[in-house]
Amino acid sequence: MEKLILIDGNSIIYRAFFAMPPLTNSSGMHTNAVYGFTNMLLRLIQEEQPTHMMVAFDAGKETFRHEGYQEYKGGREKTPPELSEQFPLLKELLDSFGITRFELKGYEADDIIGTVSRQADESGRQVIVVTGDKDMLQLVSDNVKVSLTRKGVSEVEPYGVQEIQERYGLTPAQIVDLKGLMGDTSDNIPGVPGIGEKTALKLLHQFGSVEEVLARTDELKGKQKENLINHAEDARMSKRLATIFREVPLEHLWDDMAFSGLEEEKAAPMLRKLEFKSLIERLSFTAGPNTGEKNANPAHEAEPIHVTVVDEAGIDSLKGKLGEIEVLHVETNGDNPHHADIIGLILSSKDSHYYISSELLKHPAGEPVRQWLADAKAPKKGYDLHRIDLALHWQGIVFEGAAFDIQLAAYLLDPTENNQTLSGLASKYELSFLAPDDEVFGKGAKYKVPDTGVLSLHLAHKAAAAQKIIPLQEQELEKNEMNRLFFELEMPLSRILADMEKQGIAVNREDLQELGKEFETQIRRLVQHIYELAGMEFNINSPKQLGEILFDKLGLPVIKKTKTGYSTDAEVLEKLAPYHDIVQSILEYRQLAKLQSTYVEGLLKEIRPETGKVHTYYRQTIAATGRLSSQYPNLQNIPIRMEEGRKIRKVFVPSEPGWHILAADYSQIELRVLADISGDERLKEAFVNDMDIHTKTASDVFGVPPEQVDSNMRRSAKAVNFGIVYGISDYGLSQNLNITRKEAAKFIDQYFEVFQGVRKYMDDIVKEAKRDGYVTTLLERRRYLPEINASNFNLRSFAERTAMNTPIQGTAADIIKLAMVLMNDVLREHGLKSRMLLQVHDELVFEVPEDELELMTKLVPETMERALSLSVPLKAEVSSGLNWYEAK
DNA sequence: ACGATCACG
DNA sequence: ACGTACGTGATCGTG
Repeated sequence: MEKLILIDGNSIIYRAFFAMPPLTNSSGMHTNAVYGFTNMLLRLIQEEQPTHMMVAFDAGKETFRHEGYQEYKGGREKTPPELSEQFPLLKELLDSFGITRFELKGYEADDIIGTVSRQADESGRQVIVVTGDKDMLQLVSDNVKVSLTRKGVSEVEPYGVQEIQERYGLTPAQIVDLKGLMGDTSDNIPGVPGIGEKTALKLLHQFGSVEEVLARTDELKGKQKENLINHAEDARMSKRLATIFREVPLEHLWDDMAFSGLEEEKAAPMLRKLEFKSLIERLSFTAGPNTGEKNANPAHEAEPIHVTVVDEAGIDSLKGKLGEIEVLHVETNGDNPHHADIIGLILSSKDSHYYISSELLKHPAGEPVRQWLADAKAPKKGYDLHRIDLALHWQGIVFEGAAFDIQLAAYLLDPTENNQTLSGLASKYELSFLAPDDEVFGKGAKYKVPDTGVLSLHLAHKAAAAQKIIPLQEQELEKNEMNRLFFELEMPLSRILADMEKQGIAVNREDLQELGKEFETQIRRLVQHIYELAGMEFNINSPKQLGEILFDKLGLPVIKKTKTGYSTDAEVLEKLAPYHDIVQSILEYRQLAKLQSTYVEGLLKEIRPETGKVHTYYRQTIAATGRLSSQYPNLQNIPIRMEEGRKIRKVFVPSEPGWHILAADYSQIELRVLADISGDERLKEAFVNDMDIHTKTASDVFGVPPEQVDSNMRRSAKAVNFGIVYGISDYGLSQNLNITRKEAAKFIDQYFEVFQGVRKYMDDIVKEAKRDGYVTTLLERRRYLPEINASNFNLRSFAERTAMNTPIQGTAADIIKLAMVLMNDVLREHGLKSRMLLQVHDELVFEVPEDELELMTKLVPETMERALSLSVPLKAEVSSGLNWYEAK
């Protein structure tokens, strides 16, 4: 049977462009949209086996639609150049695939497709139209189906007459009436004000068409009636604009569109030029000489796989095989592992996969599996063992013996990779295709666990991918000299973090609520005051409304603009304070509103009723520098700088009566690290003599004795020191100190005159990054900087600052991680009951029984200071009290 | 879903 | 001439 596929070229390439991450080949051509398009083409060809194909493009700026309505498609953003340059590539690719393409001056792709589909339909042929544009649904008939792209272009959703009826309750012909009423902002089609999709559908269900609605407005009432009467002509015009013209003068012959499959000798060179290596392999074309080595793992579609669904009766036979298990996979749902359900579990040996349902896992019959999970001598390899540990913990299941975490390895191998999922790794290592979880489960509100058959198969595929990924990662870790970083630091730390999180930190709910009431009173007072000064009520939380009040109504000077309008951030408000009393009140309101919503209400929501504690989730694979991050709640940004906010810390208390909170933080750890890695003698000397570093810097830079450094000089020096750590720029420093760029440049110059070793380090590290494409920390943690050689000044400068900052921030992160692992051993060796609870980048927080307080006060800073030996001493300062506020 | 804002190191 | 300090997460309003 003959089958024609018609593709809306413009629509698909746009969607592909925005759905795909940026991608360029080695000569710098952008190729992401073409890549997405090609992927979709290959999928379509394979799944639909078309006999005929055609891709239509828009041609020319003006179409016949502009004759009646100049604003048609007005207000559209210009096509980004990164996309424009891909059109010729796409056309060349289509030619190499032997797929006909067509464009006609004055007509849009829609009209060409409309015409060809009508002709094919009339001769009784099957047609599939592929587009991202819902308007095209009007073309549907018994012979014509329209496939709309979903989630970018990776998948399509076919619509026939029945699907449109189910989704909208309309016939295909009524789609234009829908558009006529609701309009379309992307095409600048006005529609009728106040009518969106919901209302439009209701009206069409009642009246059937735009004309009928307009003829019978007397059956409607209120604003809706008024709008329909006043905008009747808009509605008619919108309908006309949305109607696809199906009589384009085409003399296109059916035979021209014939498609008989890809020819390797034509398609392969083009794919090579684009460097679509995985696609070449997917088509089992040979890679060719210019793409280099043969790949050991050619990409196929998903491999067949067998999974044994273990039931109660099957547990016994599984028992004997537990010793052979190489990999486990535990599927959990949700973002917060402290509140996750177990969806299912896979145990994989060399050649078998066993699926265990979450019910069986918790059932008495599941005991052998639980014992295995709890057996520290049974090594576990898998993806995100930290999350698994936490999820199992809250189900009362013990997890021990973590030996290799794929996610953690992926993070070390490339901490900036944003798709560190198993599916993403399978594609990185060019393994057989692994469906992304979103596709299997759906995401957000649409998340749904499929039935056991589909679920067990998907999870088995994930475990199988894990089995293949692990040896590849082991090789790569070895090659990058990251074995110690991985096995001796990050893996042990992962377990320590899980223990800290399970322990949690107690929060005094009543005190927090009391604090909330105090804030509430002050907020109410401020709101009233602000309304009075403004002369009206408005939403102070809305930067838009606030901007209108300050700049339009009160006429204050505009200091700064954002993309979307006036800027009203604290920096701007500070400058406006002298002009009007309202500004100070707004600043105070902002501060209190933040405390109330984020720290009082937000924290209260995170207290677990059963423990009275908050259990944060430290993420070990997020920050590009090697730092941890903290979520649900974030306990690394609890206020401290302002006294009002600092009070929040009073509600963090010991979880046992008579215990204390003890906190210790590294003093100037980043500058000490800089002193070490730069080898700058002057900076080192400052730390060897334990001087006040900002005063010392000021004294050296301004050439005065330390006694003569005033507070202003010290403040400037402090800002310069920060700037140095961040990868300094004169502009950044000038912003921070509120001075001119020239003055800032002079400061920096003077600084580098004095600290010449630091200057040399900054120059060298940037050179190193340009040469290697990455920078490293003292423990060989690595961060790639692909933009370090970019021609775009902004991208390149950013990469250069990152090259300067990452070894400093990253080495500091290495050090406190070492301290945590060491501290864990020290606590055990001394048989202490004290517990490590929190890490805040350069600070560790513990809860300590009274009788251990004295020892811990010595032990903690000592341990932190000996975590790593540098050419300058590390210094940690300790303090304790009855809550976190007092431990300062 | 995304930008603006602001909390921390 | 270019136009920015480094690294995070939570909340709110808005499209």
